[in-house]
Amino acid sequence: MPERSDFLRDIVAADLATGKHETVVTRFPPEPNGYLHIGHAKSICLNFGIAQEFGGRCHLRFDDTNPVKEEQEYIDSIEEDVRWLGFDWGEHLYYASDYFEQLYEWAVHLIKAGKAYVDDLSADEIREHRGTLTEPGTESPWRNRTPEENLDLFERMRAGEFPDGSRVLRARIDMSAGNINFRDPVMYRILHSTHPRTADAWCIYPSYDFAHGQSDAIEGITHSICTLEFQDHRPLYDWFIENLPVPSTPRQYEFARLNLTHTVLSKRVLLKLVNEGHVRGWDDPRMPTLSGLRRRGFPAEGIRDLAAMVGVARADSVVEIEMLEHAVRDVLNRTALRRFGVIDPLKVVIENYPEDQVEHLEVPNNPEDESAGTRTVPFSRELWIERDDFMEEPPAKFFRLAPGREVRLRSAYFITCDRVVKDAAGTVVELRCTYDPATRGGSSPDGRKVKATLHWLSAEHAAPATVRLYDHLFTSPHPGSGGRDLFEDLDPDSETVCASAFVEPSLAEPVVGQTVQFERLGYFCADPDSAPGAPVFNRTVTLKDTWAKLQAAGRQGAP
RNA sequence: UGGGGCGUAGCCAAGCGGUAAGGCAGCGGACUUUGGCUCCGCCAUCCGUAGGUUCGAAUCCUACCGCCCCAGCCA
Repeated sequence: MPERSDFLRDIVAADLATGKHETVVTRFPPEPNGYLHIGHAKSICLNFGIAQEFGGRCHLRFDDTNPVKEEQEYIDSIEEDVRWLGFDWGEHLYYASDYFEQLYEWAVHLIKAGKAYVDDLSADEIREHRGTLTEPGTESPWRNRTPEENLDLFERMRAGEFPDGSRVLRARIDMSAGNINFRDPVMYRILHSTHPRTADAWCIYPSYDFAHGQSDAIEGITHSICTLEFQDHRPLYDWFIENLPVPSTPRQYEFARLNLTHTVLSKRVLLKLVNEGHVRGWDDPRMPTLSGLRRRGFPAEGIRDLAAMVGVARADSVVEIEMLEHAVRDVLNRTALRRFGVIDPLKVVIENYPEDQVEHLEVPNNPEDESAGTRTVPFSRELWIERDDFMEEPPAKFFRLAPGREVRLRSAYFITCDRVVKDAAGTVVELRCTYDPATRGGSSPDGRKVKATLHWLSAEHAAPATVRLYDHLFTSPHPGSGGRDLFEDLDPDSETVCASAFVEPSLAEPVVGQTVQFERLGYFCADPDSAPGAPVFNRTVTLKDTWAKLQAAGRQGAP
């Protein structure tokens, strides 16, 4: 049974209830011409989700009808990403190219019925004959060839007798139709190009319109779900189904694709970002690709949750990126282990702590999940704390460390700042503090309170680390809006590398791909660039930060 | 001026003639050994606009306005 309701699930439920279909069969049909992104995730969750909820099945079908743009690398990555997202197509892995022979026979069928013809016009001439949005097209001089001649020509197209672009096979429908897709759409074009699957077996390839619906029919797809821009193609989809002896009659339904603020979900643009070196690759942690999000540390569950949250409808929409961040934090808060990491270190010396003493203090791994247990973190006389956690002249709402102030070091001791050490330039380089031995573990026997709890690291034991801080790839919520070039909106500071960070000893050799919480900072994922003794972490997302918000508001409100 | 869609809060989105769900964001508060989490409260007299039908309209009708998609031998 469906967990939620939307217009598509309503349709499926009704079709099942009336007996129109015994079982629901959907499909996710990517073209292997790029990596999957979070927009595809919405479609994957929809298609696989509906099949799951109604006890049907969902096929993975590669829509590989254009060898010029398609590559095996993309096929492999797509399979990996769909699996990672948490879905399984079982035995149902298909390729449109599996159906090339059948599609060819159906093309012949239409030629024999006088419903398709070989056109000798050039691409430019075809465009000129197509007319415009408000003016009807004009018929090609080759439109009335006999079936015999068309058959001969089509066979010779297949045999490789003609160069690319010299001829096409077109459906013979209506050059004056308001729907431009009916103005004799191209069914086959000549492409002497090696296909990742069929190699050089073919030099003519079916168009999307001639392949998609029939592929659905062959596989017994009941509900062929696609995005809004294909609405105009539906009558053509139906026309081929009605005019061909196909084994089933699938129906097409459209929904609004996912858009997110501060990002772009267009394979064309993503490919350009990669090719022009604006990012380091398809899996750059700033990319909205599934491989990028994975490398960044986003859990698959969070992405599925987002899909559920935004729902499915037919109105164009742009979802605020904050909703994704919420979904991700929600999952990570429950599941991520807590660790200490200091990104911008400031030295603290505890003057009344014995020179060579080391204590191993017990710290909870996840206060949200007691079963996660505890770990031990070394504590000593010299520590690192976060530079942002100290201010020499604290404003009213700042309640972290300041001269004369007492704060708690998480799971350790209360410390009080006695003295500030500066260098010649006046920069604070060290804090001299004292600790209260009675507060071991982080609470005072006399019940006295502190207003802040800081994370910390024993300087002697801390492991050096590189931390990469990420921000949205685009500064504008709507990149390219107002007539700007998209690329002008790229944030040059979307990645900040902090090479002098420290992490606790347990993270010196982290599990690559695992996302942990650096307490009070955010979630961080160990990157494959990590080397033994030189861990690299990607900031997945910050924790919500009330203090940062107050500061930002203060800056804005200042006179 | 052709064809196809869509307009409910800052952003998503329920609602299907009986008097506006939920989530995100925001605001206020409680709690707190993460300024996190959690919890509580606030946040559309109104559903693109204008008419009409009805005892009753976001839901039905009419007109208008706005936005999106289509003129690849891409998908």
